[in-house]
Amino acid sequence: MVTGPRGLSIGRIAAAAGVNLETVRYYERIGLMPPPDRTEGGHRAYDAAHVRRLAFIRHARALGFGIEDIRTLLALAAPGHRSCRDVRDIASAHLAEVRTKLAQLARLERILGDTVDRCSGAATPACPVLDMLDAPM
Amino acid sequence: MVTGPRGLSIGRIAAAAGVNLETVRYYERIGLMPPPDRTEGGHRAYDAAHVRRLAFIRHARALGFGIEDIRTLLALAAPGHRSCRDVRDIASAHLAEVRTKLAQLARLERILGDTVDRCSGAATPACPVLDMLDAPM
DNA sequence: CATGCATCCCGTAGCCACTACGGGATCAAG
DNA sequence: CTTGATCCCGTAGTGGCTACGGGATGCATG
Repeated sequence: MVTGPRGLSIGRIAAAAGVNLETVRYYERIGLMPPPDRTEGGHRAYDAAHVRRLAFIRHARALGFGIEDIRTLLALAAPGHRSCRDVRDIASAHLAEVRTKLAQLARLERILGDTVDRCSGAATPACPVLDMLDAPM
Repeated sequence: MVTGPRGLSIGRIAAAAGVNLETVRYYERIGLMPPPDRTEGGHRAYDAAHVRRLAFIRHARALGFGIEDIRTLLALAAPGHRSCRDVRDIASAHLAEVRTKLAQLARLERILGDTVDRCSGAATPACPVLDMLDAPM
């Protein structure tokens, strides 16, 4: 099994995963990405496993999982440790948080939307938005 | 017009507005709250205007406005400068952001909810959540 | 008046997940 | 061999607070 070319640069895997180059370095610093090999000159040289791991992280972040959750998910995703039950526990806890935020944001949108609708847009002092901010809620 | 008692302590106005004491100090540090009078011993002594201003800020934060927006809103709420048009511009810009976040969060909830539903909860290696995180999205 | 305890003082550092900066080294193409 | 893109590293900044700690004050008792 030949490894092929010497490995991908940090810029390449960052672009491949759709994340910032500095984010990859950050993930390495916090131990989320394992340190890759280096070229003679000290540049990082990644392999396919790194690319997969970074994609996993990126997907999990896109779903709103926090770094610590992702750390756990990565451990649970390792061969031999896969347990759907544990994964589901993390995912449903996160889902519950998402639903809470969603409800809060929807409430906020409703109040804000209603108030802005009542705004005349005139250059007058009277303003429903300011009235609401002044009044107790 | 007598000012009455010497003024409220930071702890009292914080409790009155439902914010942390340290948050009030923070607002003063960043220039959102004006520095109040002090007692001989150096403790802050607030008046009714401070209380109203803090309540305004608290309401605006509850609606998700950022600090800089609130700074502007406070200026626009000052007597003589009240302009419903300017206020509405800020509020509707914020509303647009809220709606964007709401849509993103709703999408996230849908994907996450669907995937978790397909989870058996069994102690098996096969897991829809991990499958999704591994696969390109 | 003394005591004790709650409250407040201030500066600093930490939280999350990045992002930005800057001066120098390295890489790869021509 | 030159050039221009990329990468190196450490550090600091973002938003909006929150926490900490050691000392000073305020106020209500005894």
